[in-house]
Amino acid sequence: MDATEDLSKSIRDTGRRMTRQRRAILHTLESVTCHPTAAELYEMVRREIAGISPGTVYRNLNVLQELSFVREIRTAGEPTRYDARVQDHPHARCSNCGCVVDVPLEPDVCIDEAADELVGWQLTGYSVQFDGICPNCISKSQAEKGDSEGPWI
Amino acid sequence: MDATEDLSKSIRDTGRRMTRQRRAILHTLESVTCHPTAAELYEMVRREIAGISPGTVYRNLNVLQELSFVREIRTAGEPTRYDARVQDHPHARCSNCGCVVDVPLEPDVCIDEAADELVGWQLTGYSVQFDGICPNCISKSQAEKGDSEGPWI
DNA sequence: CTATGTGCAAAGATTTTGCCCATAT
DNA sequence: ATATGGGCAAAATCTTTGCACATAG
Repeated sequence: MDATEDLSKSIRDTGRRMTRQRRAILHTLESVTCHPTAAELYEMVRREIAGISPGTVYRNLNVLQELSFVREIRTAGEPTRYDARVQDHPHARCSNCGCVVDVPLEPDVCIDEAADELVGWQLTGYSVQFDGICPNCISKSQAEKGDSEGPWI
Repeated sequence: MDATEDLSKSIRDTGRRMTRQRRAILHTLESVTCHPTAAELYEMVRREIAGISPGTVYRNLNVLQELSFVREIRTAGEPTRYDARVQDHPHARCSNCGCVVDVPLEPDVCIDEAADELVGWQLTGYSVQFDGICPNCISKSQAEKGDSEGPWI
């Protein structure tokens, strides 16, 4: 109850209100390690608040992003994904199944170097994304080898 | 004419054909340092081929991306942008005007470190994006200070 | 000649928004 | 009490796709 109270207060401090919907969206996003899309998050939250509408999820994700309670992850050819870990950290995305995982690494070195190159800019953050095939898809593709199926090109 | 011939051959080697539209799209993208959206690219190419359709631009960008002739840049809250420089390199994006510029830096150091963390993955590339305010927008906002206008929050 | 590509327009997918009612503060 | 937020549905935005015709190889 303490963490919940703290969160409500943080939200209230920004001049916004902590509603049941907003809390559920935030809690749900914080409770998963995958990085769901708005539609996926809507499906999850719907199990808690049956009547919630997709518009509310989208609206809240945008608000929560502006307030830096969540962060967007944009990947090629897929809807935006969301992350409740707002600190800059790299992601790895599987180009086969589209899953996104956190990479436990702070690439400070190159960031500092880049900052030197970007003279005149006021840098606020960065995002690093690795592309590749996840272990799961690698083993699947080995099991299926010979099959003419799947989005392999 | 040589470069054009080489390009056509590269395309033909992949089993696709080099059409007037495809060439114009590729040339246009290669000739600009900004990173246009599909819609912006459509407007540019339209000055050369009046009757080209947006669908053709989208279709070609997808094909050219699969063939690794172009690369996507996905940024929060904006349509996908395209880059004819396919080699991995960082971008910086202005969160005020949305412009995207190249950063002349190869962050190899942190990439190697990250590869060690991603055991079991088959990494194919990475993308690094810095977020901030570009010099242009900084000077504009200083000139306008006091005005209650613009997307500043 | 024929597989690939184009134009067009319709459809799809994702996200935003206006309106009116509900509710947190 | 009242400003902020939610539900709903329409709309806006971005992108893909089916079809008939055109064209590169």
